[in-house]
Amino acid sequence: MAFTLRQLQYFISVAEEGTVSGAAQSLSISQSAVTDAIKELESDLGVTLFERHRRGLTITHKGHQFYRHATRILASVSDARRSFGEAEAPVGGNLQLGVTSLVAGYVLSDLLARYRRAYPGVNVTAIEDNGDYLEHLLIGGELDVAVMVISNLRDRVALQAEIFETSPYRLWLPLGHRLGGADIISVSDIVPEPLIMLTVDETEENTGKLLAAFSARPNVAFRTRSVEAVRSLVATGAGIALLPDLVYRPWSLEGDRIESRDISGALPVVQVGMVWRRGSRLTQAARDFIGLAQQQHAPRGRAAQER
Amino acid sequence: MAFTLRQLQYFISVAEEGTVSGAAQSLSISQSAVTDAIKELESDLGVTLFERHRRGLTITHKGHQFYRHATRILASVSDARRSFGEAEAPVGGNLQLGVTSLVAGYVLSDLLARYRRAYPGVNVTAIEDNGDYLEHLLIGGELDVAVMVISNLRDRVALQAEIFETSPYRLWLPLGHRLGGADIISVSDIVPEPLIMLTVDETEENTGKLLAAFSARPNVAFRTRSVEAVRSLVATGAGIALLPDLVYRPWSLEGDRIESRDISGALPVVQVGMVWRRGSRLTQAARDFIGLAQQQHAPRGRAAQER
DNA sequence: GGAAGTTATCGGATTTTCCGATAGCAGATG
DNA sequence: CATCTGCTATCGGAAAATCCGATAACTTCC
Repeated sequence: MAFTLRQLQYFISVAEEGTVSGAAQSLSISQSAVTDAIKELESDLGVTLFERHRRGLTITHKGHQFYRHATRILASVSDARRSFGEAEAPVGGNLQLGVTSLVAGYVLSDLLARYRRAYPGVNVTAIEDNGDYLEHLLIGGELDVAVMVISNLRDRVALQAEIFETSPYRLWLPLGHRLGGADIISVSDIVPEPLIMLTVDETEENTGKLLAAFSARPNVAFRTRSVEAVRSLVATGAGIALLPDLVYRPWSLEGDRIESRDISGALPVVQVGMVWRRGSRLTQAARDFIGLAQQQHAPRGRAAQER
Repeated sequence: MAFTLRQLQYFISVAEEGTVSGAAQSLSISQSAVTDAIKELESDLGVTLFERHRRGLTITHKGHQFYRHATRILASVSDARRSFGEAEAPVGGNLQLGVTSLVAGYVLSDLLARYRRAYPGVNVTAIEDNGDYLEHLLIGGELDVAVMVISNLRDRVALQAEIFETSPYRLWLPLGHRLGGADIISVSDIVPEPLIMLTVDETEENTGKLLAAFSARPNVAFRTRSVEAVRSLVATGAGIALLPDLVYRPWSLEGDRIESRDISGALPVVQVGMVWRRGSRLTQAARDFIGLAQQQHAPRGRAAQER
């Protein structure tokens, strides 16, 4: 337990700004202090969090891993602070959530845990379905809020959306793949490779568009609805995959390791966020949920100013 | 975000030891340092965490509230540390959990969240039933581990148990109750009061025994299986309740406040823990679960030594 | 009244943290 | 090619935090 909350704060800021100087400015602190903090943190963990770069620094895989924990810790701290904030007007009632399957395991679980902790009186129910159907339910008033991929939201008139996480597409490779050593990977490199396709939410559609933009037809070796299956298939060398970073984990179920790489070029990102019906009066429970989610992954700016 | 992880560590130690000196000794640190840290923490939060007492110090209600958050934060920190500990041998497989209803909402949810985070590959299923039936399933090999109240475990030959939390009984009162102002509350004070009885797990049996030890027959005004109902009934003045501290929350569903008080005298405590079949080879998933739970609420001693 | 136990307080030593300046490096620019 | 710009690493000293030891004040128990 040697590292400090302050170090975590600096680390997160650096990870998000992508540069020490930027983080220092955003924290209104000197640059050397940030450098020291990061160095101290790394030596304490015994892990290199960033790769020093000519122009800024890019986060390591382990750094990314630690980033998740760090944000979680700071969220807990924020909860603790707020817990006896202002009388905590305890709300009861119901909250009807909708969620798409990709988001369910990777985004909603944390969010829901925090929400239940903060508002234990609310009775939460959640259903999982595809995005179109969720939109239908939202418009019909049968759902309060949906957490979903909103990059391709259909009805932007009746529905209001708020992004709270954007996740870039990354390339998943088995360890030792020929592309693993390449300095730069471009889309044309991956076109001939056999591709493992996840057929959940809109990932298939997106990946198809992605490659079509380079006038390439993907060489699809497998289709599956299970992220775990994609991991196993990639790990055992059945192919490579192109998936948003938020579902990436460095190992498969059986323990085989996989690797994830950035792809050069401006590939689109997946936007995860909340959707609710525009103009409809939200219940207190829904407002609280939205507020919590907003503050989960957006508050970096404010957090910096608060200092 | 001003307080420090160190302060949290000291705070937890004081809360558990019940005295600054004891905490200082357990942390192998000077007493004044602990006093300073607590005082700093209190002034930062703007809340008094402890009531200074002639003989040690007792935790405030808000202190208790903060304690929960503090342990959660430190658990997250520990997770972050361990996350890239040693290759993280990723296990798959299944884990069959059993849980009694009281424990499900108040103990298991946190534990399960941490477990899924640490071992995302394991497929967890849980069933909720009464203690006797869980014992039956454990012996039959249909459950890997059960999380339950183990104070009155029947079969201690075939089953092995490990406590990881003990929760004292406390008295729940509506705000402004005549006993709320009393300096000391003894069992004889509460005997004539109408009692709200929770008929879940073994709480009814325990409460009965408790009062019977003072040769008193409880004056039961209500029986219910819902903790929420107990809160509402207590808050609206229908009676008082005698329940383990781990289910205490200071407000009812409707927002009415309730209060909890210590009772003088050595009342028994509820022991929550895990149970598994003695001698049977546990699966890796079960061993991991047990290890995580052990380290959730027991590591204070070790944590102190690690310093 | 004294002994033993507790927490609070204070001054000084030690350690951590921060800052500002400087050096070094890579790319952009003239 | 020289120069400028934007970035990180390093270093010494200042500032702040943390810790310690001693002491005071109080309560309980003998």
